[in-house]
Amino acid sequence: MASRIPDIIIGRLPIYLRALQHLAEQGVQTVSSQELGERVGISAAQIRKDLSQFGEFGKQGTGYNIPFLIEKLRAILKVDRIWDVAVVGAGDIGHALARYQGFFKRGFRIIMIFDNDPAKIGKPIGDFVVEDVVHMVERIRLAGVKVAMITVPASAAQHVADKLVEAGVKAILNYAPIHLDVPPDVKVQYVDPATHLQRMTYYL
Amino acid sequence: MASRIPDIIIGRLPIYLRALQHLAEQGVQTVSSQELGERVGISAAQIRKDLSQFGEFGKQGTGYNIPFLIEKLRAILKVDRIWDVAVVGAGDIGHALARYQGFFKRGFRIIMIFDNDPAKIGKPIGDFVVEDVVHMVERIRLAGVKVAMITVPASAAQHVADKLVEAGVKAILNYAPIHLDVPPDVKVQYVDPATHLQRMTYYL
DNA sequence: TAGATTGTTAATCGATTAACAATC
DNA sequence: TAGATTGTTAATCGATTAACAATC
Repeated sequence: MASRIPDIIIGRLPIYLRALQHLAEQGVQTVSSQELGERVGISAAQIRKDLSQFGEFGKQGTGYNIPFLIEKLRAILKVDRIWDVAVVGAGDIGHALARYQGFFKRGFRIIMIFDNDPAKIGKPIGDFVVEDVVHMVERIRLAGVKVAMITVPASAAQHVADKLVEAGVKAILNYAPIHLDVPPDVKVQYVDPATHLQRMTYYL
Repeated sequence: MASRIPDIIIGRLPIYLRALQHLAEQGVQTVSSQELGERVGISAAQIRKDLSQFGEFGKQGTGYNIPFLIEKLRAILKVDRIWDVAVVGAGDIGHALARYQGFFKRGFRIIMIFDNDPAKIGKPIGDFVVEDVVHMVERIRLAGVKVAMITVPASAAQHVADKLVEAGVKAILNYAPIHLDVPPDVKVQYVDPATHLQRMTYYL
């Protein structure tokens, strides 16, 4: 069964999960692959194939029980727990992330935010106080934080990534517009609005 | 040649472009597919294959002339011009986007920002004043804006998207954690930090 | 010329879709 | 039982890689 799951399938699971949680909040109990597919823009066959990699979660004739499938997907994605997250960079984006209320129910909790600007260090953002980045490696390692977000300028991002790796971080959400070079056991996801926009202008 | 280019190739071009512009800023004149590949985490063969869809941009023995390739990619992606962009939602993320200085050199310029909150309407953000969303469709249509970013809560995002489509927008960068249903000629890109993070926790 | 690197072909690999027996 | 929908197989489709002749 779950021998070696392609990354492209893993990438779709959070999308299914998000749609399922949305349905659950509306009190819907059951969904077919057809209905779910229409809601996320993915074919019903693909959804069934993806889910079948991990078990038999549906029932012929009725579809998928939503609370049950949510539970399964949360376990598969390891978000049936809360991950502590560190934010590096207390600019506008770091600010927005630190104040965002939507993480907790999706499995994450920001617990620290760092910057190197003396004008920002010590200032409150959301429920935190901005900490000096010189203490970052020590703080992250001691707290056992495995997940971090980089919101520093591109020129500093690789250096920050190196420090995060040194501190034991294994998953990085990178908002700096630059590719990060990290060891193979460290995952990186990229968010860059200009890159996303440029992907669409081709079709205009 | 450029008959029907797969979307997955179009998606890599902005990554190449970003790395090339970075190299150009450092004064580098030439790059091989090998070197570029190492910088973006993509195989050299793939880069050559991707670029060859659009023309012969390289030179055997030396590689690619960076300014020349930048020019070509900007033309292909249609970012050899400046696209006006509308932001809908003047919360933390809309705020961060409106103040971000990095768009212009990548082909974009935010020119308006909307909200429905009377407490926000009329207030300045960056170089703009927040406008009432009731004037959005008219303003966007008159200005001929084709590109927009949605930073409203999930509950309002589909309604906003419908209005943007009505106003003639063809490319939407959606920060709301929900799938948008739009006509086939409208492109959507999704940015949702929790979804991106959940894509990585599987491997932890 | 010798060395390097492209553009492209063919082979491989992987992902998606269609279809349907199984079964709720 | 009749209708609906899953899980899975086989077929199709598409993307990536390896390799090398062409050529700067």
